[in-house]
Amino acid sequence: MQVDVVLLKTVNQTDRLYSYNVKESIEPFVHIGSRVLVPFGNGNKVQEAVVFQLNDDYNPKYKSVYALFDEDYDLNHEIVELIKELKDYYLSKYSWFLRACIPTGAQLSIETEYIYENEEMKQSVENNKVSLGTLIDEGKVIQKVRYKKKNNEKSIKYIRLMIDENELENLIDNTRSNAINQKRILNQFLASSEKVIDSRKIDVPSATINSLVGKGIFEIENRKAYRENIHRLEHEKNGMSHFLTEEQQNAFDSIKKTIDNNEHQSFLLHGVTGSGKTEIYMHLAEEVLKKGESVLILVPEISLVPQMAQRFVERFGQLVAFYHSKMSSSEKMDEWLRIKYGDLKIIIGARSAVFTPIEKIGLIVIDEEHSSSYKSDTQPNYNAKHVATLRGKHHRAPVVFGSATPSVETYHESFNESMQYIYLSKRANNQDMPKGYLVDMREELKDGNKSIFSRLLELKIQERIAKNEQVILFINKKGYSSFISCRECGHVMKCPHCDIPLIYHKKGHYGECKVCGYKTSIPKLCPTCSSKYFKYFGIGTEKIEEMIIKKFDDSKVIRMDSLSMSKKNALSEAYEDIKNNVFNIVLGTQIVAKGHDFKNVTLVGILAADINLNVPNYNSSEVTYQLLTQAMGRSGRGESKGEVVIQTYSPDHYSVLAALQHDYKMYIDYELSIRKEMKYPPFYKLINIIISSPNDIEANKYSYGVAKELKRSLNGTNADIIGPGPAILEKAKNLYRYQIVIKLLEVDQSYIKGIISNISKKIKKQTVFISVDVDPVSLI
DNA sequence: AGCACGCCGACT
DNA sequence: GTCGGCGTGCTC
Repeated sequence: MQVDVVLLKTVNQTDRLYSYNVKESIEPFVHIGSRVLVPFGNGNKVQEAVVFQLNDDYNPKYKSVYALFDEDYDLNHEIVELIKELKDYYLSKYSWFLRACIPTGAQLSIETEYIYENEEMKQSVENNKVSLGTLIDEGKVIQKVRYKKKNNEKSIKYIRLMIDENELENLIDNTRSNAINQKRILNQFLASSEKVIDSRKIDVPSATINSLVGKGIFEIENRKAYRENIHRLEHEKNGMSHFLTEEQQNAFDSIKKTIDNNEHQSFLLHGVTGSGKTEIYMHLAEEVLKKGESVLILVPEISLVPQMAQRFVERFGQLVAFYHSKMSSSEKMDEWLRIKYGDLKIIIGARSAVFTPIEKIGLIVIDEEHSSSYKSDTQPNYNAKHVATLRGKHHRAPVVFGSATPSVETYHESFNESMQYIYLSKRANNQDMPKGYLVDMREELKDGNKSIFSRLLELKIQERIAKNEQVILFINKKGYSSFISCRECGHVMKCPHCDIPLIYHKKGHYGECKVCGYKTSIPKLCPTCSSKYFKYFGIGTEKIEEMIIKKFDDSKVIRMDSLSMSKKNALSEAYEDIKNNVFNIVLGTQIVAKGHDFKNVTLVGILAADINLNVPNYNSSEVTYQLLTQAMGRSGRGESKGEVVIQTYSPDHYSVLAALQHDYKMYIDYELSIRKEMKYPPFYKLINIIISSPNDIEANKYSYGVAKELKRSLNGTNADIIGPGPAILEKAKNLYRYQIVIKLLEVDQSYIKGIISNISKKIKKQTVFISVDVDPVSLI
């Protein structure tokens, strides 16, 4: 037999299939998805690989598979096919996807040691006089390979009694009376009817056990065990199921039909904030579990995993798996195995969970589907919504896209058969949508109010504090970041690697680059003009917190941003405190806008609605509309009706107006018309190409070369090629960046992708890098 | 990425 | 004549 494998660690040129012969002895155990070790390259260095194809040939020219690895961590046929498809679609590498599919803990660390006959021989290899490969072939150098998984499974020691009960009684009688420990353990076996006892339930020294093992009375067995998942233990099952409203019931019925019929169908579940989408997911999950199948639920970010999981654990108990990239590698490895073997049937996770080895999927849910975080911004650049749809097709399972503010792409797709549209117009508790007020901040300034709070917002905050109700103040971190600059000469402190302003951190008094993480202390005097008026400028979350405390008596403020919430448990503690009314003002970034259900919040204030509108990206209006709507949805989820105050400098923008009036239709119709006119998604597909180099001139030269060749090859297609030009982020991590954006029609995509991949392969210069992002959500 | 091969200039 | 520097091409 022969196999074609893909190496787990590759570079562009080696990211392809390689054929190996398979020795007869291991043939029966080799299948598609098997993990193998193969000799590779001149020194026959042992490499980790995965089997992608099988055939019956034998070719004496090929090398043989060196070893077969632990089948617990094999991939299956579905995942291998998925990787092939995704590699082609995203113009990416097999190995990027392979490593996304195999938990890191189960990947190997391989050590290769070469033993030379003598020191001279080693010297001559190092000086290139003889080739290492030749010496190995001649048997003059011995290659020693050691490999193991990066993490091991937890194993528990069990002690097995090897004699029967009569023998045991005799043995106890004949044991010396001063051998107390031996008597104790033997009596423990006598008292128990079990032949095998968990070593943790025994309290005699291991020496005692060992001596009895030596006499053949005991045998030791190591059994694999799973680590306790600390997240899972926090919640208890209460089994409560809620009744569905009529709207919810109708939605449930339509989706259930496809579950019953084993059909793949996508659904856009468009429900206003508070319409009870999660309740529908849980009712559907129940149907899937009845069929003995699993449910995959994706949420846009890690902080939302525990929340979603809590509701499912309360309903379904210990069937729920957690999966996201911040879990430890051993936790992920255990969870991965339990998912693979079907011990856990409800998988709740962030983007990366879409690759977990679920054997039978009965339903996939993409919650808050509009979120841009479903698209990975690092390699491999996949979109989890796309991957989920492929898996749903394979398993013939419905895929539900839930959102209060559906993305333009998903909404547009619902014009086709492939995406069924379901609308939930009412909040589950029948509460009205919050009433919105728009404040034009330009008018405030004209009237002499320089504060970041408009007079209306200030008044309404006072009211809530008096009534003991809660307020959420939503700010956009990007707009309020503090620069460090000189008031006299205007010098701004920038990152030396990325050429963007450093952000000031009050705690610790340092400047940080948001792109590369560069940190530096801040000089007392301006480095250009030595002025002492060299200070941070702008308003950070911390600053606003101070202003609130100063302005509002009796305010108890909690600040929620990625910095203050980065500590473990900080987020869940904050939720508890907010629910228990410890605070009356919640000041936060995006974190507060998403999915939370605080019943006592009756006012949401959006300090500056237009920040995202100024971001030079094709979807900035969409992002603004979504953020505003999500933030507004936090208001009035309890008994009393909620209110919202939106402060803005662009009171006429359609995103702001539509959000204020809860009018998705108005927003989406306008957005679609603009997208069509501008040749943007969903009407055109985008491919973003970044050419970068530490040498500005080289990066520039190559970008023109690539663009020229693209224009020549794509002449006659409908594709538009924009650029090259300096990327919006001109310099990052010491690389100068140039950008080419291609707008193309879906029908042309495979042809055009072929051309791009050929062109990018032609760049062989070591110092010029090309990165290709298919379906980018951001062109920045 | 490594590693080997090969072509060319510098040096005993 | 040979040592070593780096450019090129291949890895089943």
